[in-house]
Parts: sequence; C-alpha cells; structure tokens
Amino acid sequence: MKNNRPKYYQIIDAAVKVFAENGFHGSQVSKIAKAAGVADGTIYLYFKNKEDILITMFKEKMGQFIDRTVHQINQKKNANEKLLTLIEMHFTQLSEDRNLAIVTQLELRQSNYELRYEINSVLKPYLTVIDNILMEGINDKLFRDNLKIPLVRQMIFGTLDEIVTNWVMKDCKYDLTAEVEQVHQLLIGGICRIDKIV
Amino acid sequence: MKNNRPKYYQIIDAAVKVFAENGFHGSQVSKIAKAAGVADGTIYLYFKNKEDILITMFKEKMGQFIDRTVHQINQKKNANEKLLTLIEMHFTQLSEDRNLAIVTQLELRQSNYELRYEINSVLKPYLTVIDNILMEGINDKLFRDNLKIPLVRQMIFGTLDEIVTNWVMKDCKYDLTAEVEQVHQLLIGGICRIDKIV
Amino acid sequence: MKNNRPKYYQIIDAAVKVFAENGFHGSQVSKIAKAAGVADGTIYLYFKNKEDILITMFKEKMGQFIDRTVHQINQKKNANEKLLTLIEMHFTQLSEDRNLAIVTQLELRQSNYELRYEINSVLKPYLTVIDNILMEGINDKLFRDNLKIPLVRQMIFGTLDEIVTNWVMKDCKYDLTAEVEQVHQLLIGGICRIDKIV
Amino acid sequence: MKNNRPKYYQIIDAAVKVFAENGFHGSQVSKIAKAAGVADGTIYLYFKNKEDILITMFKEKMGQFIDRTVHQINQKKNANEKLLTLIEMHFTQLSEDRNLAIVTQLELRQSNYELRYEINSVLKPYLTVIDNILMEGINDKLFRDNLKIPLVRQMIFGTLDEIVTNWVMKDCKYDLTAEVEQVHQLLIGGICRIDKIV
DNA sequence: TATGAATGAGGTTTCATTCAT
DNA sequence: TATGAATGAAACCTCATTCAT
Repeated sequence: MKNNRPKYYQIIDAAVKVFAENGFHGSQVSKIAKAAGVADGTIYLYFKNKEDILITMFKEKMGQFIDRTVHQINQKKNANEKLLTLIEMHFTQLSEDRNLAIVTQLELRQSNYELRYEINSVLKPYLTVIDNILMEGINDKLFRDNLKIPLVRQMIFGTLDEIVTNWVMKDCKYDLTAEVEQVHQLLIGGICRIDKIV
Repeated sequence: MKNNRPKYYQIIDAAVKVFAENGFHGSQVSKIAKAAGVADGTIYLYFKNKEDILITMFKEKMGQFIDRTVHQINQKKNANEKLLTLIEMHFTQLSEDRNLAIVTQLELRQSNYELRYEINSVLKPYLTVIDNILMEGINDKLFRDNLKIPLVRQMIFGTLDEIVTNWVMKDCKYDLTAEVEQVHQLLIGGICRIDKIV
Repeated sequence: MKNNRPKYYQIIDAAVKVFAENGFHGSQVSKIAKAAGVADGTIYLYFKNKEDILITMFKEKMGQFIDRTVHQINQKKNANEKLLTLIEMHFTQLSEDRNLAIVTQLELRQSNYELRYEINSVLKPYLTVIDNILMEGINDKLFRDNLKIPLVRQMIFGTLDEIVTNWVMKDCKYDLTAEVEQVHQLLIGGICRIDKIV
Repeated sequence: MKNNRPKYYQIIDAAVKVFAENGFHGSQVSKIAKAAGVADGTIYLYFKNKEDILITMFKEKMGQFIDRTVHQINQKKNANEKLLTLIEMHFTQLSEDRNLAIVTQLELRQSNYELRYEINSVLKPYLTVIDNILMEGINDKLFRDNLKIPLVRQMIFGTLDEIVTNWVMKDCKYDLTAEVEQVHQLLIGGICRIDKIV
C-alpha cells in the first residue's frame, strides 16, 4: 500500500536531506515540505508530527538496512565471516548514503526520552542480528563460550557506531570501508599479542 | 579565582541536576536559576548562554574525571593494568554521579554541530590518555604492533560509551562496575577462541 | 425540490448531532461529513460553507418550530391562552430535541456579527408571533393598553430563552415543561402582590 | 498588589477595546499587546492564555459592576425600590461602557463549555443579589409568597440581558436607560390588566 | 555583582475549502 | 453529483536573553 503513496516517500527522502543539512531543530516542517514539493499540510496526512517524520524515516531506512545486512549474512557459512559481513554492510551502507549517516549518527540522538526509546525499539532487530551471530559462533566453538552476549553486542555496536560517528564528524572525508578488515580483526582477536593472553 | 566565585559552582551543580531531570530542552534557564538560588540574569554574568552552561559544566566535570583517571593510571605499571584501571575509573565515576552520567550520555548529544565540536575538544585529552596507554602497550610488546591506534581508541571509547549509555537507558538499575573485568577481557583478547585465531 | 435531495437532510441532521456533541468550533466539516455518510466535498455541493450549515440548519428547524407553534396557537381563542401555548410549545419542542436545544442555546451564539444578524432575521417571524399575541391581547382589553410591545416581547423571549439556557447548562436534567404554568403566571401577573400594585 | 501592576490594567483595558472592535476570534494576542503598549510575551506574565484575558477581564469588570450595584441597592428601603435600582444600575453601567457591553453581550458568549461554566460562576454573585431582593420582597409581603425564586430570577436576568443585547445589536443607538421604569413595571406587574388577573 | 520584569522572534499544526477525477 | 487528497494561511505561546535599577 505504501508503495502506492509516492508522497510518503517523497517526504521521507526530502526529510533525510533536509535533516542532514540543517539538523533536526533547524529543519522547519515548511522546509521539508518545500523540498518534497508538497504543501505543509500534506506532511500531516502522512505523519503525525515532525518527530514522527524522523522516527518513521528511521524505521523505513533501518528496515532496509537490516534486510540487506541479513540477506548478505545468510550467504556466509560461519559466524566469523558473518561478523565480517555485518561490519562491511554497516560501513558500506552508511558510506553510500551519507545524508542518512548524518541523520542516524547525529540528528537522531538529539531527541527526547520517549523518542529515544522508540529509536531503541527500531534498533532492536539489528541488535538481535548481532546476538544471533554471537550465539552461532559460540555454538560452533568459534567464539569463546564464556562470552556475555549483551556485553559483546554492546562492544560490537558501540565500536561500529563510534567509528561511523567519527567519520561523519570528519565530514566523511576518508574511506570508511577501508577499515572493515582491521575492525573485524580487533573485535575478533582483541588488542593483545596472542602470546601474552593469559 | 573561580573558587572565589561560589555562584559559578552553584549554577553548575544546579545545572547537572536540572539537565539530568528534565533534559536539555526541558531545562529552562529560569529553572536552573531557581535551582541554583540565583536570579535569571545572574546566570549570564557567569555563562555566555544556555549552551555555555552545558559545555562549561562538561569541561569542569570532564577535567576532574580525567585528572582522577590519570592519577590512578599512573600508579599502574603496564598498559594492560592501565587499561583495566581506565575502564574501572570510567564506570566507577559515572556510577557515582548518575546525574552526570545522564547528562553526558544523553543530554550532551542533543546539541548542534558547533557544540558537538566543542564537546569533542573537551573529550580530546581523555582520548589521548587512551592513545598513550595503547602506545605504551605496543612499545612494551604487550599489544600487537600493527594496531591502528585511532581505530583501537574508537573501539575502546565506543565500547565503554555504549555500555554506559545502555546502563543509563535502563535507569542505572544494575551495577555497572561489575562489568569491568569482562569488558577488559573482551578488549584485550577479543571474542575468538585463542586456538582459532589465525 | 429539497425533498428530492436526501443528502441535504442527512447533512443537516448529522450537523445538529455533531454540533451538539462537539460544539461549533469542535465540529470539523470532515466530522459532519463522516456522520452524514458523505464525502467532505459533498458538503459544499449543498452548503456554502461551515457557517452556512449552521444557519441553514437553524432556518429549517426554526421554520418547523414556528409552524408547529402557530398551528397550536391558532386553535386558542384568546391572547392569554395563546401566550400559554407559546410557552408550552417553546419548552416542549426544545425538550423533545435536546440536541437542537444545545445548538440553539449555546452553539448558535458562538458566531460572528454577520451570522448573528442572519440568526436574528431567522428569529424574526417568531418574534412577530409574540408581537401578534400581544396586540391581540391589547385589542381585546386583556393586556394593559400602555404596553410597549417591543419591550414586552423582549421580556417574554428573554425569559424563555434564559430559562431554556439554564436548563441546557444543567444538562437538561430536570423537566423543563413543568415550569410552563408558573412562567405564564409570572409573565402575565408579574411578581408583585395584586393588592400592592399601584 | 494588583494596583501596583499598571500593565495588568493596561492589558485589560486594551483587551476590552480590541475584543469589542474585532470580536474574540478576531482579536489576535499581538493586537491586544500592541493596543496595550506592551510586548506579546508580556501578556503571558499576567494572563495564562488568551481566554484567561477574557475571563479575567470579565471578573474584574463584573466585580465592579456588582459592587456598585449593591452599594446603590443598600440605600433603598424596600425590595420594590431595590429592583428598580438594580435595573437602573444594570442599564446605566452598560450604557456608560459600551465596549464592555459589546463584550459581555456578544463576545463572552462565543466560548466553549469550560469557559461558559467559569462565566456562570463569575455571574453567580449577581444572581444572588437578585435572589436576595426577591426574598426580601417576599418576607415583607411585597411580592407574592408563591414565587419560585430561581424562575423569577431567570425572568429578571433574562429580560434585562435580552434588552441589553437588542440594544447592542442595534449599535447602542437609542437610550437604554429610558426603558428602566417600564421594565420595572413589567416585571413587577406583568402584562395583564389588573382586573383580568385571576 | 545582582536582580527579574520585559522583550519579541519564531515555528508547528489545524482545518475549511478546492478541484481533478 | 460525488469524491477525498491536497492545499496553505494563520496565530498562540515559549523562553533565551537583555537592561534599567
């Protein structure tokens, strides 16, 4: 049904651009409307309010983000490769849509408590994808069996998130995807020399 | 000099509390003034504007945060122990001042570009502390010699930050410091079984 | 002709209900349309604008109101009985259609100058009915011959109107028609003891 | 205290004028502010919102209205004269402040349910004044002893209100106070010839 | 230094009305 | 006739900041 609603996507796409360029607070609804080529009031036929544009946009984009990630991961045969793919997909997708990256890394954080909880629930399926990789790795004896999954997931997500945020803060000037291998190595093997690990 | 300005600290302390309880946007200057027991206008004798309260507060608190961390780290004899101490200090200090934790993890992010750059510059010395530990570890052959320090620093900081944010979002309900050891193990040794590391 | 336009009456009847339940300002055109089972745009095939619904509805209802009143009055043989009948009809008809009562006593007043003048012109025939009763009463030497008719009409209408408004404001909880006799006595004989009238 | 708040009265006086000239809905807060010679925001230092201006204004004016009326009434020695004085004061005071008359007779009615209940509570003391006159008249055997006071009060108030509204609707073109005597006669003695009263 | 009354810019949202189908 | 998606004007109120005292 939503596919038959071109204005819905016009508005979302305009919003990503406008939010990225002006920040959430600097993006007046009228500015988004103008960018989308619709009247101000039309926005409210598709979205409850300004915040709803942000969160709905995030849901749509995150849905695609996860779908594509899962699709690629499913073609890999072990947890190690899956983690590598996850990192690669994470960096690649955000590299390819820098406006989206700006919005997810910066604008989306500028929100109140309620919105933040909504964001977390949208993010949840992605975190589950990470959890599943970890469980698979443990089952297959690839990963340590004493891993506390939530903690590891927080390390993985926190690491990726911080790296992307730094990249965005540096105006996306360097090639984010160049880091994929090293990040994977770090997460897999830690920073210690093998012979020193107790 | 600042010690002779008790209202300066009154306002900062009131601001931490008010920001933590109401969020940045929900914290009207008049609310902070009332909590600090001064007139609205007095705020502007000590701070340039509302954002300046936030950033100055962060500078003050982060200064102490770093000083204490460095002091503890300096008493450790190798990079490995220093990293453990850093994690411990990070979690302990935020555990002990939950209002500050709320402000640093949530409210501080709700800011515009310029503020964010200022925040980064305040954060810089802390990131340097991490870098120094890493360099020491590499020099002492404790850590791998092919580590890309900025990346590792981002992993470490991103991990700690994400863990603390999760804890704050869960209303600080559990004991954050209980995780110190495991986080250290993860960062040091990664998630892979040693015998599987290529 | 209008009888061939069922939607016209559908809309009017829906409007009475919606106005009564939500007030004029709380009754969006789309709400009336939905209640009438027609599309928003259809409203504008039958009515000039939202106010026109209100005034047209009032015209229709007031027309019936007056017709029924006149019909009953014509069966009475003197001004005194006619006045009693007018009071009775006034209270009875509004008692029997409480939504209409709410609209006439409350919502209809929430209007701008122009609408108010239109309302007055709709009301005029009713006021003429009162005037006619008064003139008949004076001619037949039933009523004083020094009555200033407009003033008396204002007393009569003002009294009835105020009583009905009070009843509506008290949620139509008591039996309005029970007051008919006493109101008639008051208007006819005033409040003074007969022996005290100079 | 309020006497030390000149802006409070500046705003109220400006509001009466602006409401009378433009109607409640046509009176933007900025228009009232400009008329009062203050900034828009200043309005909100003294009033909760736009409706609060209307109701507060009505409270202030009605308070004076009642005080003056009661003061005059207290100098009269019987219920009959007191009623005459009440009518006289009612017409005189509204004649002398036509803007106030417009606001009370027209604009104040354009309000939602909640406001209407507030208005009624402001009006209550005035209705009590009428009730007291009626009770005194009954006790002194001047008025009939079978009067149902609420009903009579509604007749009296409804009559006065309707007469004033008609006068306002006719642009206050004629002398309202000229009607005082006749209105009093009507309310006291009714419309019937004495010899016809059963 | 300290006050706090006053300022006034700025934006989200509603909803009556239109018009292409 | 009938539809209902689209329009876009319009205004209340907040709150960071100032400045006369």
